[in-house]
Amino acid sequence: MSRNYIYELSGLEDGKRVDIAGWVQDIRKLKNVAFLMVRDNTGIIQATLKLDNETTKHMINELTRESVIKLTGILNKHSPAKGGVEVQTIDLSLLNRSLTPLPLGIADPVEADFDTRFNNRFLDLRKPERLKIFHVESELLWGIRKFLNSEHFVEVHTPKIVAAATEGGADLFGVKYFEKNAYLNQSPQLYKEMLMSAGFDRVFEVGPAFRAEEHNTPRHLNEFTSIDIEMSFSDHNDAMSMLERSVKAGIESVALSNTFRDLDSTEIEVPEIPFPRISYQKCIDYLHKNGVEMEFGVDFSPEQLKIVGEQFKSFYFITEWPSQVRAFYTMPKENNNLVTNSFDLQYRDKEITSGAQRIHEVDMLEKRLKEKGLNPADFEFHLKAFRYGMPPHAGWGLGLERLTMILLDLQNIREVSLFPRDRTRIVP
RNA sequence: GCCCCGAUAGUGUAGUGGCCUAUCAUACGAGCCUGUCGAGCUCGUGACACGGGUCCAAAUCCCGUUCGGGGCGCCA
Repeated sequence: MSRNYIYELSGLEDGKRVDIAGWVQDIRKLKNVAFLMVRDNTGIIQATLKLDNETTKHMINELTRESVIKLTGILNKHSPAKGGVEVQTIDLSLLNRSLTPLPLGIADPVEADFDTRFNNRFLDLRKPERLKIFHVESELLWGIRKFLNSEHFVEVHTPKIVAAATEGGADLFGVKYFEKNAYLNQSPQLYKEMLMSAGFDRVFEVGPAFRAEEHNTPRHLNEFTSIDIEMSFSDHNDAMSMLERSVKAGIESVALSNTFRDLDSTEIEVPEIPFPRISYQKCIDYLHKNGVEMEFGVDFSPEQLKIVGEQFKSFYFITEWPSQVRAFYTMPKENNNLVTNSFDLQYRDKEITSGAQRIHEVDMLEKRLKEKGLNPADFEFHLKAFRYGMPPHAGWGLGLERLTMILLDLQNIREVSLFPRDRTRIVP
């Protein structure tokens, strides 16, 4: 089926014969002429249709909004239509008729509720502003992938079905695995580290992470996409540098892309690097200075994070987190065991990435496991990799949805998930 | 898991005990209009989440259920 994409029509010459295909977003029927607003994934254009015979009249009466059509016509670049470009229809064929009324309107001025939108997500996604979100996300990821590739990272795929509670902390979803009980992995952390022992030097993975947490917030999903890296012979500073350059590369890729075509393009601001660093302790000091209570050794509340974030206009790192709030594998700071060589990447009050230098000495790792109330025996498959030559290493995990959300200034993470999995939704 | 709030046509809403035979917009259907562009105009179809209770009378008050929203907590 040869066809012209709608966004390219304005670049073609007047009077040219064109074939377009897409959805009929709106139909305006007058006595002798009808106007169809035809949309494909690149844009929308008006097609005119002379109602000068019974066949055409009948066809127009049969047409419904959101039906799929194909039409051949002559490009008119001197049209009184908005944008000055329209197509004079010569031949119209209905490829698939839509039922009426629609469960949610595409062209209607009334916006549907969240629940209605996600119950009819395939329709909701037909709106150009929704489609745009996923184009941006794709472009962002391509930018990061290309950058990591240029830094000699190998893209890997680790198992999502795992045997044991991997890290403590987050709850896992259980699955039946033949005669055994298994779980959906909450992060590729342990596998990435084993690959450091395996000599991969630098790996990254883009994949789903599952968290069986009963949270109900605009910034959590129970299944989200995590971009994870791990790098050998590196510390937390190397990892932070790699992170800020990855984020910049991703955003640059969005800014330079032609993703938007003729859709409304958003102002994408490429951030300056290096991002500012502020230690956990300095954040507490800042809160105290502003009359807000906060004790050492706990995570920030959303309210506290909002205050901390006021100091920065975009991305910044919070470093040196206390070991109480970090995972067992996080490397303690030399000369100060209360804090760790760890960091979070924040955007104002939102956490996007968590990372750290990892412990590479097995004795220390076992000690930390016990301190966290975990049983080293459960981690034997993992600890083994540390006994035969594990290089020092560091890494991070970045929430793709969260980064996209920030870039587009969206208020709910579900907007950035095609089919979000939250506390109650598993369909569609 | 805790607290707060909500559920009315396909969609989004108004309606705080009788004036509800339920408002408005949009969608949908029929028609009018020689070019619309948030088209316009006329007519029409279409709804009180479910179960129980209070009351002469319930969309409206009470209880429960289901579903949803917001905030918090939980959360490498």
